Amino acid sequence: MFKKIIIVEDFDSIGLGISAVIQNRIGANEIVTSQYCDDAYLKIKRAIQDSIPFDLLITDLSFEKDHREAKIKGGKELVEKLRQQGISIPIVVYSIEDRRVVIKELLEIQKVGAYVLKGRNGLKNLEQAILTLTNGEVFLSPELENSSEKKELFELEDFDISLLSNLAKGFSQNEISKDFKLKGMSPSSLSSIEKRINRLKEEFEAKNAIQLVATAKDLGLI
Amino acid sequence: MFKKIIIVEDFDSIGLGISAVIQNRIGANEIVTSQYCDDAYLKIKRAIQDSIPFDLLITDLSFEKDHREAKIKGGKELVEKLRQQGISIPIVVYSIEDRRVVIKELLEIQKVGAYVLKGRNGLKNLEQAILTLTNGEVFLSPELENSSEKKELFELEDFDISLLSNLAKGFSQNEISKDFKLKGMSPSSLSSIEKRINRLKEEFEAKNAIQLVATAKDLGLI
DNA sequence: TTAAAACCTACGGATTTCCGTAAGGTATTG
DNA sequence: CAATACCTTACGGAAATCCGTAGGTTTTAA
Repeated sequence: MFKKIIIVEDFDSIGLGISAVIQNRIGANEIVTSQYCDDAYLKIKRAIQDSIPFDLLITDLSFEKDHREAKIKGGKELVEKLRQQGISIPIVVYSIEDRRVVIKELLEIQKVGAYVLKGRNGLKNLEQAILTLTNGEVFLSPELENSSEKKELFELEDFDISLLSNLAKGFSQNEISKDFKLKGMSPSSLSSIEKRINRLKEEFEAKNAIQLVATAKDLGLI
Repeated sequence: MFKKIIIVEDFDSIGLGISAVIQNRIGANEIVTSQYCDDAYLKIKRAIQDSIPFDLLITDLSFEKDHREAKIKGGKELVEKLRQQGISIPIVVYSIEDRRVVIKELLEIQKVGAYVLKGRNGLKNLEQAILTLTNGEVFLSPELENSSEKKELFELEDFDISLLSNLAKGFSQNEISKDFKLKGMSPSSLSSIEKRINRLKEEFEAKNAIQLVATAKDLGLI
């Protein structure tokens, strides 16, 4: 049973909802919440140093930017940083992110114990996830379990998202290429940028980059 | 003071968070929650018929689709339907939607009493919104208050909107020109199309047509 | 281990967009 | 009426895109 739990979630409404469920249904006796990944990281490290470590981390993936400058920008980075430091705390990811690539990496490489999709029954699944985790088993949201093959037709990588948002910001393909080169990303050549945009255009049946970005907006991808 | 409140929100985590705040801070003595707009609509109608109407409606805007077929697909439709029926219940919209056009319509046409943006301090703002509403005043999330309304000053003609949506549909400037010529619209020359796009680009500070269409989408113009 | 597939990169030509200039037409105003 | 402003259209060169080809490298699979 998990006694000491830390929750990392930027939206206060969701954080409060999670807290309530944990308190009423799981029976932890110490719940700490944090709206910033940086804070959460420090708290986790500190707790280990003080020999009163957390038993469980529940974290969101995406965090809104605000006035505070953030070193750790999202839940994925937080998890990666913890694992790099050899911290093997059990982790539940609670996010709206449904792309298999992302989820797969978290489960298989970062050894996250549970992946719960936010949604109508997100909290029910979260509760189930924690119980499953108590038995040392891995939990995956039911929405993801069954339809694993259908949706896998086409999934956007972070690269594609980055590409699309750069386009939406008005950068030319050349500028994007140079920017990617600066950041050491791969691929970064103008030709590859073109190719990738082309692939996306085919995928979304867009005649040109304008329509592509427009449909990406419609689908909420960017 | 609002005594009987209905909350419409698809995500259980957020719904629970709202409930908790209402219960602890507002002191309503009857809170009903609903994860579907259709259900909420029926409950509101029924309560009126039974002469025990709700004092306040708190609703999200976007709702995820699931197996249930939904007649009312989102909070905006729900509000519209209620107002059409002459139901003047005070309404708080609690949503992540930050497009001015949408918000403006809800406030000015549908006479929604408060618009609260989900976010880090969403619940704090929600609480404040309800208190403000109690005094009969209108509440708008602080993130929305200050930021520039410059972009809204500029009134777009139907021509511009048509132009923008044609661009978003993937038509080239040449195609648009020919199409306008066919429809007998004026202006229709390629040169004029270019000029107009240029003006729009300046107006919206867009570097190219892609960014232009992207911001038009953001603003909800198309 | 090797062959095939997939991927990144480069290049060139056709097309489209971008941007400045300019001519003609119409409405406004003094 | 003339001067002016504004709008529509046309044109041309520069820049960016679209699209096909092709060579080299990495990954995958037999």
